[in-house]
Amino acid sequence: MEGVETRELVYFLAVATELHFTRAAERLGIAQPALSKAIRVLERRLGVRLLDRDSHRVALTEAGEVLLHEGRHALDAVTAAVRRTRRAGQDEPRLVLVMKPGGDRGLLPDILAAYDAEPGMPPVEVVVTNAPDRADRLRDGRADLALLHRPRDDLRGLDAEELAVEQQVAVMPRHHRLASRRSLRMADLRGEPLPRWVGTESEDATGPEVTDTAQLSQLVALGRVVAVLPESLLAPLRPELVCVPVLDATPSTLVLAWPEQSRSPAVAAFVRAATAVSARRLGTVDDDVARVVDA
Amino acid sequence: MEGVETRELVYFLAVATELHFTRAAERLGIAQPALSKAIRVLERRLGVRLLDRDSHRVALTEAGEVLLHEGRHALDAVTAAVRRTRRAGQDEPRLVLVMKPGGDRGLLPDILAAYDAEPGMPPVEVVVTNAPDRADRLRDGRADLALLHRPRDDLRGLDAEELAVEQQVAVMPRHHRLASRRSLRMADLRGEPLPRWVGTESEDATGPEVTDTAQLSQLVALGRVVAVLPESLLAPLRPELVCVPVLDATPSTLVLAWPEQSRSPAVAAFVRAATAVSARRLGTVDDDVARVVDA
DNA sequence: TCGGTTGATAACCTCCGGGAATGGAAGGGG
DNA sequence: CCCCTTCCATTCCCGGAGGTTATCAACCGA
Repeated sequence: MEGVETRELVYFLAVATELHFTRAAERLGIAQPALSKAIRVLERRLGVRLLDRDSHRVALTEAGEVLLHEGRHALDAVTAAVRRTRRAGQDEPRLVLVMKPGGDRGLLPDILAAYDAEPGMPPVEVVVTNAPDRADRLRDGRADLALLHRPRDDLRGLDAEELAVEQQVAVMPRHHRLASRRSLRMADLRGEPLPRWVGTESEDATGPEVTDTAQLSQLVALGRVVAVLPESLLAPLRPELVCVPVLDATPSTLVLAWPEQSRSPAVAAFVRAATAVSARRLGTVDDDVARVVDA
Repeated sequence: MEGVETRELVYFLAVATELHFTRAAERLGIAQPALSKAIRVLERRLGVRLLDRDSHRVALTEAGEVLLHEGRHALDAVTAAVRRTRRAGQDEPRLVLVMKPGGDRGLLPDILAAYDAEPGMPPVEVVVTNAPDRADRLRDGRADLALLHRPRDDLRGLDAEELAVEQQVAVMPRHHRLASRRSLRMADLRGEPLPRWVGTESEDATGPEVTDTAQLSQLVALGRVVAVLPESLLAPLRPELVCVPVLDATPSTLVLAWPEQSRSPAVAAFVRAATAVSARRLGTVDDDVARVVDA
């Protein structure tokens, strides 16, 4: 009656994403008949048809659609449990923190110092990556903490503490027609080519693809795009570029995120350290923003 | 290398909670040697010792502690996936909403009316229960929506929309020494017996256990306890009782919650209906609170 | 020291997951 | 129009994982 095995979920997800039994089977490293049988058993156990399949077409039913999403989450949870258990028991424990380059707004050194001040805490391993799956690394147990940005990153399934809010600025070459403005509104940027960040589907981006800030800096300097982002992301700024605050762009919030239901005292200690540092800095950061906006 | 089956997780959780192989085995309906072998296989696959066991004692290792928590969540996710898939495909779809008696502050009829106005949406089944696992029902797929109360309920793993904030009041018999006060502070209630809600571990509750509001009403009328709770929870109020606002009690927020990652259009429609009704009512509710606090 | 409790081990059985070969329905091209 | 290709389903078979019973070994308390 009850009881769906993770193996069955893996199999189903393979078929549901490929929509093709033979290809899914070879991706799984098994033969196609075994896969067909497994899916049929799964369907009978659930009492639900998951795939509509005739000889030349495989399509998800409504229930299959649901299992595709829910099953992904379930598998994430299982692999997260496995990874965290391995990490907890195997070698010397460490705390893994992921961030993207420049994504700490200069707070990280102080946070690390405050954390290291607490006795008996495992060392922190900082993973710096441009890959867009930083949040997923928390969900599937590869990391314990992440520095993320709201609203860019999807924080579902995560707990987070706000560390800093930063006004967005437009970055452009010194000679750009808007470069001398004190401030801008999004409407002023109509027609400007905006970069498309790979791995994100943005609505109004028309310009070239970019993968990291160094590349973006380069493209801005060449006058190929105008970027709207938190100022600290491009710091230190190339001399030939200028920043102009964009008043009505939704500000970017730096958050420290960790998996929900984390009971790790080390994570708790790090969060405490981070909020303490953030609170200490908050006044000055706000002043900075106010000064820029006033200007 | 990879691959932990849900069956193994179920087995481990049984042992980890019982801390006793024989009892866990019979709870699982299998023989003890099978369970021992399964755990050993699991440990070897993870490369981690989960349980320290000599002939007369079983204890969780640190890694075992982690797997106990993480594994629970993983299994919740799996069973949620199964339940939601079954519900999506089997019979005529319905939307299941859980709440506790009186936990809607009178908003639900209007919300249901607004929801029913949208065409093509599945009917709503309202489950009213005093059981303290309302939030869990969302997590494991037994329900799609829940009316919960912050900060009493644990909203981790859930998305939520705020519907109403309500000031807390102290409820007491008409002849109580504090009954004639216009307002109170928590300090005024020092020494009063506060009820202990079953299923919650409250810190400063010293009075008798209560399971529902009817019982609580009775105990208050008898002068056995003084309750601090949102006023609407006891409405309509017995004539022999009075409410006095408690100014510094953290107010209770009524929220509509649903599972994260829900992609159901029906859930989305219901949330839209609820926020619309809440917004329409918000002004008057705030006025009510203000009037009470002013008094 | 002895009996009772409890987890580990051993020997055996059963059935389920997987492989190889084959069937059969639906297109598509010549 | 026919045939060939494609792709899922069916059949038959095997090995091993998961389960059982019987037994042992260690540790407890009286």
